[in-house]
Amino acid sequence: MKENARSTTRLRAAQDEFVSQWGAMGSAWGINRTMAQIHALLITTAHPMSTDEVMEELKISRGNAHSNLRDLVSWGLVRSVVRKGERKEYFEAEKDVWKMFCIVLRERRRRELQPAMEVLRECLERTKDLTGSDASVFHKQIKALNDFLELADGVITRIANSEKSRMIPAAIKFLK
Amino acid sequence: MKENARSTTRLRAAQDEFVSQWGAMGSAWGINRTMAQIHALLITTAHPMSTDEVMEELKISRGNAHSNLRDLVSWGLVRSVVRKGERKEYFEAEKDVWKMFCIVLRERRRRELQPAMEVLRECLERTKDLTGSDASVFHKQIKALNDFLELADGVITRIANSEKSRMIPAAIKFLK
DNA sequence: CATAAGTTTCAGAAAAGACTGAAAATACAG
DNA sequence: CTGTATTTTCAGTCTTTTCTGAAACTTATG
Repeated sequence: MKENARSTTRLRAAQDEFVSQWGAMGSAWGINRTMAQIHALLITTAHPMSTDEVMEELKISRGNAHSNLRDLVSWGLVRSVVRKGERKEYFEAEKDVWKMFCIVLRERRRRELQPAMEVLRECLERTKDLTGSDASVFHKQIKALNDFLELADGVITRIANSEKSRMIPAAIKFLK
Repeated sequence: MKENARSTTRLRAAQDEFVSQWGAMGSAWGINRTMAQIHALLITTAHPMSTDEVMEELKISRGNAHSNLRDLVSWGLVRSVVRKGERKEYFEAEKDVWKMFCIVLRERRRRELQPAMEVLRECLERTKDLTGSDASVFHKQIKALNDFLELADGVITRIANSEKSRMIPAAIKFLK
């Protein structure tokens, strides 16, 4: 039993470290710390967790746990499951790293890339018939950004809808 | 003259719109609003601008303009130029969209991906000889994340160091 | 030097963002 | 229905980030 107990402690410590560091990382990515921590917790825990377990584990309030869990669900990174015979909701994360990656790609495309492209299109439209060298510089630059983002958008969309079994080998080949 | 004046006004309006929307976008990307706005301003302005011009254009304080310009320079997205015979420093942005993209890719890799990978390596190390099913789930998941990020890191590095003339056609081909 | 032009720093103010906790709403079981 | 378990909301508070403005510093010029 002593061996097992030590193991459990060491595992806890490693997971705590992971959760906390991953949370800190979240900030750098424009993702809120708690959301990243909950995600880290869920992808590395063997069983689905209830809101109360998450609150307990991360020492956060119910409201905080609740709203970040909802956000994770709305991203599609976490789904809620109900154990039969129980009223409580449990949450489990998508654990497949490739799927996680595709979800994040699709969501960021939708939330960030698309609005940016919308802005560019509008600016293009508003300046397309202006004359003068300043206008030309502006228009050319916006056009270049727009063309690039359209290409990038296509590539991202393609990747985000690919099978892992096709893209991973392609990536490996690309590196050779 | 009337036609020209109207043109100038319309250009200003479009640029203001672009600067302001691009700034808002910055937030979504974890980049501070002012930094994104200054960047937007500089990539769409024909001539290099002084700190005072930036302050005036965006209605921000000297300290704010100064520190965000410095940050842009440290990212490599903006460089300072000195007109001969003048003491004032002027700033001009890298305008080539592919180069901008590569700079951002390299910087984000260095600032965000590398630290994340460091965390994963440490967690792997700390749990590699633990037994038990919880430990195994944890270790497997961290390993999967680590393998994926190593691959992604390789791909990103490769792309960020490629010539535009090679990658753009490759991207176009990928879409067909 | 002394002065002026320009840059940098930084303490405190303001704004934005995240969190709490408790009350309200909802869902279910008997 | 009634009571209980659970989820949701949100006003107020706390934290973090960003911004201001003025003083300190640096560098060029006569």
